[in-house]
Amino acid sequence: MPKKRVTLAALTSAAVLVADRDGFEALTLNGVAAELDVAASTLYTHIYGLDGLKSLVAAAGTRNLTEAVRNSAIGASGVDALTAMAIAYRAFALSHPGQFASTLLPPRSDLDELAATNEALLEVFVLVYRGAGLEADEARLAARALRSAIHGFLALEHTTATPSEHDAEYRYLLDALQLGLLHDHAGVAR
Amino acid sequence: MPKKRVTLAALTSAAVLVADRDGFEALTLNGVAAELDVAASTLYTHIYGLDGLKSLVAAAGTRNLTEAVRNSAIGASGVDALTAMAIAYRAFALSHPGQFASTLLPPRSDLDELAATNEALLEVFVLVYRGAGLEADEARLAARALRSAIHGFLALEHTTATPSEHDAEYRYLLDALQLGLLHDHAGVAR
DNA sequence: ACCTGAACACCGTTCAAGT
DNA sequence: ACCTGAACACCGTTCAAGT
Repeated sequence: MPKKRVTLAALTSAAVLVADRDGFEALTLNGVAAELDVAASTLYTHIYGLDGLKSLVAAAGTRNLTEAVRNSAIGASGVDALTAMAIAYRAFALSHPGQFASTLLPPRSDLDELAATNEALLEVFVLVYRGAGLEADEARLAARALRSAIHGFLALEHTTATPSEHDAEYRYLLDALQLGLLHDHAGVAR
Repeated sequence: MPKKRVTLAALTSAAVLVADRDGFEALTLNGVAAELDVAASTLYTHIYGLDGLKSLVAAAGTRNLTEAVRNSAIGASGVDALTAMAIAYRAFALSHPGQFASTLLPPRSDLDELAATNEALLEVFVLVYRGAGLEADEARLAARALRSAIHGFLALEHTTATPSEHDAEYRYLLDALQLGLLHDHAGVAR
């Protein structure tokens, strides 16, 4: 290798690797630079500092999560699809802790890319609700509600170190939400 | 003041102040030491490094959150109590962002204090569900489900910078959860 | 027992210099 | 255009020294 060449793709995958391996809070410019065998200052040619690196991981992580969730729902619809998506969501969070943690980023300035990827994830849920008969507004509310619940459960699971009865608790939450008022939502008192 | 004296209480309140003012990720030993007008190395006499400082804030934050939630439910029961608690939970998160962020800490070694404060928060929800007629196991499941949903919504709200229709979305989530299968949970298909 | 100051390793960031 | 190395400010942590 006569020359050291850093591509954005290589930078992204190296950053994702470090985040999943060492934890998102341990994601560092020097660490990623070492992974690429490059000086840390080189990264400034491609990204805007540490914040840029974190946003890069957040965008890639959200994209990967979206893909996993979307694929899990192929060939299913309604409650079955939503259950499969919730399970895939959790599996992704458990196997890619760094990428999952990057999802909880505090509000950044470059919300363009990040907001778009987040919207894409939500859209997967919206599509299922729409396919089940909910109109646009309610499908969106249901999608956000389910996403919030899933995310909150996984965030707390990620924090507490007691993975004992979490399967049953996750099922209970999803059942309690009735997967977002999908069926019989007209009969719910509210 | 002839002598500089650092108490654990002063250290805690200074750390909480910095976390809420500058953000939890900006919480720093040097920053807190400066707030106390003390050398940074002094803090090692009282706490175990930066991790200890973060755990301190997390424990204090969870305690404060628990107190706010508990107080909001005084004089109410059932759905009314749970709604008031959910609203108080959100109000605390919005007005004390640093303490709320400390709640999502990754698993630490000193889980004793932190796990106890988390348990105390959950207990408030459990008590309401028990008072509404649910038996111990189900009250605990319902409490965890509601806590997860609330937490997830607030975490996502804290991330996204669009506080437009969040009130309606929060209500929708709580309604969809039916506040944890409190009423008519026997009729839910699952 | 508590606090200090110096020291060290590490980090993010900038920038003149190389190719 | 991309990469480097030195430089700077800042941080967490340790420790001998002071009181």
